[in-house]
Amino acid sequence: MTTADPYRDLLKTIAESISREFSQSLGTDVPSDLIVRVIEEPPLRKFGDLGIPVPRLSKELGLKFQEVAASVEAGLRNVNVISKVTRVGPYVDAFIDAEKYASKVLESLKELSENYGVPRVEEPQKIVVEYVSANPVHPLHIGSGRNAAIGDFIYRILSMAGHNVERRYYVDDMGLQVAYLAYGYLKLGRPNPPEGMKPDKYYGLIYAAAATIVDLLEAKKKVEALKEKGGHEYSDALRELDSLMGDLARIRERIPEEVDELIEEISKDEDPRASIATLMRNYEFGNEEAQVMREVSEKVMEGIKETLTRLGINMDVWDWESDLVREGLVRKVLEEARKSQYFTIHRGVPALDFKELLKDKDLRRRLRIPEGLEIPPLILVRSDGTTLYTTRDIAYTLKKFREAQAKKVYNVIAIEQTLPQAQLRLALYALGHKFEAENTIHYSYEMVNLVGASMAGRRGRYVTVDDLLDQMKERILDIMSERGSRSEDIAEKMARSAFRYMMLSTSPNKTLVFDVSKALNIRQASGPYIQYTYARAKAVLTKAGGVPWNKLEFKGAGKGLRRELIWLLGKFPHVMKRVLESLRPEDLVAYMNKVADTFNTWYGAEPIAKEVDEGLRALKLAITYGVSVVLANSMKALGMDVLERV
RNA sequence: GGGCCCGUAGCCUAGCCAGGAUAGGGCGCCGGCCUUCUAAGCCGGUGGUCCGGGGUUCAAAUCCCCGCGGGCCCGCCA
Repeated sequence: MTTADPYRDLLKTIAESISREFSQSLGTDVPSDLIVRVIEEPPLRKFGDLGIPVPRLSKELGLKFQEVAASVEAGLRNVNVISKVTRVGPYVDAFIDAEKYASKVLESLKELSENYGVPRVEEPQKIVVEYVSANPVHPLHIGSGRNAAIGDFIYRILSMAGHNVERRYYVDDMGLQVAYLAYGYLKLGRPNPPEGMKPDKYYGLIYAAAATIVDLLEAKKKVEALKEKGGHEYSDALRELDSLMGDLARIRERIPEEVDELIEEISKDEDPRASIATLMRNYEFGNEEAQVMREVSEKVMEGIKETLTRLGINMDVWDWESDLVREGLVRKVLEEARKSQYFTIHRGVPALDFKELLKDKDLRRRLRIPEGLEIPPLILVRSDGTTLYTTRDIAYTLKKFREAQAKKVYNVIAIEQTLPQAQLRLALYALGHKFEAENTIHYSYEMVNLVGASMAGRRGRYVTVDDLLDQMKERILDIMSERGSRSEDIAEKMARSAFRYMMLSTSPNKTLVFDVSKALNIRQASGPYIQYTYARAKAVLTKAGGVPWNKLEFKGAGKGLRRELIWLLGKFPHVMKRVLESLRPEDLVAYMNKVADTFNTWYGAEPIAKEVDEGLRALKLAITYGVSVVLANSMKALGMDVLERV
């Protein structure tokens, strides 16, 4: 009989055997789950393949060390696939019979072939993943790139496991930022991008210019007002002005005419901020002339979509925020809110106050409201009658659940939005949408910063995904040229895979300090390294004409790195299952690296296809095949391109 | 001021939630290996006050307390 998960089965068999031993010799009932939990892998292979720290069990069970050690040892000896059991200090260690275990792993691999390790959920669900959702005011920068890579990974692994996943991008075209862009766009007479420049790049510069000029004019006034007064307030204002001038100068280098014209035009405006607020108000209330916000957003989105396509990311649905308003969904939310017992007038404007709700500790837990996080009332409507982002997000969340008939909604959103996301869940609950409140999951990730500076879209300070992909591609093409195998298409795919690898290799809850020169260093522990290793394994298999499964002999399976590789291959289904549950891409990346490293070392150490012994050759090819399958499936889950040749 | 996250070699990072063996990797740097299956590779060398101080424990990178350093949030922005 073959198994879908050799490693897990091994742990279960061992745990059950030990559990039986406990009840037989000590009359103690020990659940095998508990034993599975304490089984660990020794830091060095020479200690064994698996080990059990006896004190952990004896403490937990309240039994004497010697008794526990003896039972564990006896239990392990009764397992057929274990060849040796030793006692080292507080540990009982077990060695796996590599030949027997290899037969289990390779049989499973043979039967499941390409599907080996792909997790299958028992109850597929309809799930929505909302990701990227970058504001349509500038190109995707590496921060949104991190979001894109993470969101797409979630989509891919959930889909692989059998869930029905819908990908959505929320276009926030009603926000203040689009209003700034539209303001600048109008002042320049609705210009089109110059020949050859992507719209997102061009309008991103206009957005930054407009925002910076507005801030700069205000900073100037402030400096003048403080001139008489002097002191540190004055010098602070001066420094602020200086920094804005620096930013504007940098933007001006890119679009000098536009910047000059904007300075002139915006200076004529008595109150630019009021004009921008008017634009927003008109847009929300359906005034035709404010459609310029939609117009310019659409242009920027063209560029963003192009970048996403380059990254290999496709969305199922593009949701326009303004459509929610047109459809009356936002109004409906406001009506519900007014009827809610949590409705209040906070500083003169409509709001939801969660004070009472938050007293319920159990609710806090169910809605995953971070411990100790203070939640101020959620203001729903500005004093000029326009709504706020989170208000519209309530409507949007309900729409996502309703349209997709979703059981769960993942929002991939930066960690800085923890508070509004918590308010969103509370608001859903307060409005009576308990199911939606409990099943809206904020998948947060940390910021991406640049080596020297912080990123700021408003100031035009960012590294774009496009530029980074271009540079990575250049670097890859250089290497290809050296090797005499230049291919634009493959280079493009390697570049985007390298990008995804980079974004997924560190834990999402760790700040990423981004360094372009490091991102371009394509060696070990990189996307290309994995793709290269995979192609290498495939090349061996192709030359050998596939795996001669009928010739397969297991007797060489215990030697050196072959043993190690079989061990790793056996673990793959277990690793995938864990990654599916935790949604932590970095664990899969680490596993993938380990497999690639071990395979490459082995590849250098002994011949595979050229092995003369027939049975051993078949074994080696089967292992190589296993490596190709686990690397391919890992890459698929991570959204990397699986290339047969590089 | 309050809250959340992070701190492991020159740099990046795993391990921390569920304490257990000599803290795993990678980059960089130095030296070697292309007439054998893809050298984007392999082999060897180099490098650690696990931020600091206490505590709990047979055992602490891991748990607790007090600090220090960095990031983020605490807006009628998103």
